[in-house]
Amino acid sequence: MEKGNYVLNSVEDFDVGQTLECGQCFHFKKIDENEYGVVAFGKLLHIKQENNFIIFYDTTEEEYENIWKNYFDLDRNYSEIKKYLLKKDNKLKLAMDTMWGVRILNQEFFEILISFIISQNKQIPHIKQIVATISRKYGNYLGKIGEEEFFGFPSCERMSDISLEDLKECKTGFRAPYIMDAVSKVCDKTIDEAILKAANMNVCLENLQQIKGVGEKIGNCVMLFGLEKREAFPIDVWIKRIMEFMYFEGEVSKDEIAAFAKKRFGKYGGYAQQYLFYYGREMKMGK
DNA sequence: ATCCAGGAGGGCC
DNA sequence: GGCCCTCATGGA
Repeated sequence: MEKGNYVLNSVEDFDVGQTLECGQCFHFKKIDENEYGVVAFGKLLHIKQENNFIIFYDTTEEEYENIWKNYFDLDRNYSEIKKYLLKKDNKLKLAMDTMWGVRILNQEFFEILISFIISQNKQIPHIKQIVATISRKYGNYLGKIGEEEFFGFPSCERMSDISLEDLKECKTGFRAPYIMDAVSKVCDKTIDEAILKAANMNVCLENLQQIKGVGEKIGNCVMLFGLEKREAFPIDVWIKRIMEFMYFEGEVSKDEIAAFAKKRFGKYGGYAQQYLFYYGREMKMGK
């Protein structure tokens, strides 16, 4: 049965390529210019942007409404967010104007948790590769675009019977025991998505840090990308360099940067972080 | 080749 | 608390 395409036009503040390539997501494959295969919520999406048109291939309106609209955060008014941030800090203008089409995806908690545990001390292409390997070996086959096959990220239950050795074969290295710990704590509800979502930032971070391999940075990434806590401000090596370059003279501690960001960017820290991270990384700022 | 990557744990003081 | 070393793997 043919499903047909679902097409949006004139969505403001949204660029598919920027949104996927800005470093928040590791589970997609570029097909062509502004054309991607994206995996989330057990589905494969073939999406393409042409100027103002966004084409969701083989997608029903129902699937769009139930999954992709929220996944791409399309219900949110980004012009209001931008206005708020610019009022707080005009220094963000260049990064924001350049990376104008970034939206913060609402990704799945468990996949984000595991993906960012993997991310530690790794470069983005390699993180994507490991996520793809784990999905290919343990996730469900979802279909292909051209010759490229796509697989869903395995559930926590599925991952609970993967051995340490098998995880290491996915090139996770010293992170393998961390992943095992995360899987067991999510499976036995020591870590519970609903409770974390409802909790405030401090409690949430404290809970996440019970997991081995989750510290302040990864905890903040999980809160921002997987728990819809948009005030979270993850500080990695890039953001540290970028913030030092833009707002300080020379090196400062991460604690100092965190306090500064909280005061300066407030409830929308996560958006500011994402514009700065993507722009600064593209510009190789401070390197 | 040496250094570094969307860091964090552990030992030491 | 802070400082230093280590962890596995690949790319520059």
